[in-house]
Amino acid sequence: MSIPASPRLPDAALRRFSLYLRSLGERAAAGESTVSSAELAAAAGTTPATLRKDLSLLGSHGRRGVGYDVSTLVPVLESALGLSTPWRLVIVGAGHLGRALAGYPGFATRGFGVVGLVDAAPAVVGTKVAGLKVTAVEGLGELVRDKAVTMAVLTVPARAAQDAADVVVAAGVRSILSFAPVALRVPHGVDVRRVDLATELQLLAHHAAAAATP
Amino acid sequence: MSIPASPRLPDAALRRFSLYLRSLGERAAAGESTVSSAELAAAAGTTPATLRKDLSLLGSHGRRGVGYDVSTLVPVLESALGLSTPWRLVIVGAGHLGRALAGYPGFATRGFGVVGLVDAAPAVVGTKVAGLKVTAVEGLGELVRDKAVTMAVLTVPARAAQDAADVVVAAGVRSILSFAPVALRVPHGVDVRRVDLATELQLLAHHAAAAATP
DNA sequence: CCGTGTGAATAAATTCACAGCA
DNA sequence: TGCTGTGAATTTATTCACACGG
Repeated sequence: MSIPASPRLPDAALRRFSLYLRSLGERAAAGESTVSSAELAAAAGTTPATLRKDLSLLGSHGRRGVGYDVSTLVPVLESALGLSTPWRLVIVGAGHLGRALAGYPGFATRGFGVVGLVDAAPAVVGTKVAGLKVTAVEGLGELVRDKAVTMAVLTVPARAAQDAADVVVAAGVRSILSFAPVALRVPHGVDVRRVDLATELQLLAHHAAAAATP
Repeated sequence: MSIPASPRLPDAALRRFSLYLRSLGERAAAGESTVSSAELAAAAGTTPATLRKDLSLLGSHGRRGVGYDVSTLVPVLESALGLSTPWRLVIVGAGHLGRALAGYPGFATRGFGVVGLVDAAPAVVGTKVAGLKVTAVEGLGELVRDKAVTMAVLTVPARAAQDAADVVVAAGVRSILSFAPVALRVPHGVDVRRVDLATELQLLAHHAAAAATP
């Protein structure tokens, strides 16, 4: 089998796919042609059983007694992660974080091109960051249309996040990655993913505190 | 009951605690004294049932027929998140992302103070970023000791992440937040949390692609 | 034989429904 | 009467163990 149909892939598995894919890229560059579940699992910090279960969600792509073929597996994972087509994203909020992400190599090397940087502050509009001219919020709709933007990254303060979300949704964007520590209200069909850096630190703090008082 | 003992709190619940806490802060500032599970759940983008289940993990802190007392709940959540004591963190990697995080207000306002910024490149060492002088990697151990560093944030390239982790672990840090898209090998007792920005985009890509082909 | 593929078992998280207290 | 607290049920994810094919 090799038709993925449209099964529900668990988010946890998709997260691991991303790591598998990265490790496979390194192996391909090193000239390795096959890899076993134990090797790939070790590279991804998982168990062989979990890895095999993950990959079996996409069909049978390994060879028993041998392992997985690197060049076969890569496109399967890319397809599962929706990377068959390139994605163009706009960053809303040209503060420190927004500027850093505009030049973040990890985006471009994985198929996500930053094609626009938007900010509300007149003082920032027009300046150049990472080769991109900062656009005013008013020009967002035009930008989305002209550059065929498919994703938005919100790096605005919490109080401005809902407004920013409303604007990008109105412009036709249906996938949003938000760094604001608030829940966003969006219409059905719009996918919001939240990354809260302070929350991650708080999780570490909790674990550290729990470990200290057993 | 109000003794949290040391129950295993699910990570998913802890993530929501962070949002509850933020919303409670706004309500406290607005002078509200009580809040119902429905109100707080709406602000956090979850359901009342989930919220009540979450809070019940910490004991019974609400009043039936009334709701939760804002000023009572805040310290309970802070304690659960390990925020009773301040945390001092060092950022390893003074690239764009590291510099952005050094000045990120979301850290300081939630009790995480950045006390050091470290980089391996001699050209960067000694320069000032967000009021902090960049330290050489060799000075990390001293920095951790002098400033009582309790957490490290890794914003180095993937190929340098394992080395960076080894260095901070050797310096005595036991909580690490890594932005590198690789699994880190650390000794038992060290807690690593990984935030992979490209992975989050890939999850969005997957959902968008899956929604397009039903 | 070796290593994958997968059903079954286990564990975990979410949701439900209603008892119980102010 | 209103809203919390929580056991039970459901759904979801992980782990195990072993059959199966190259």
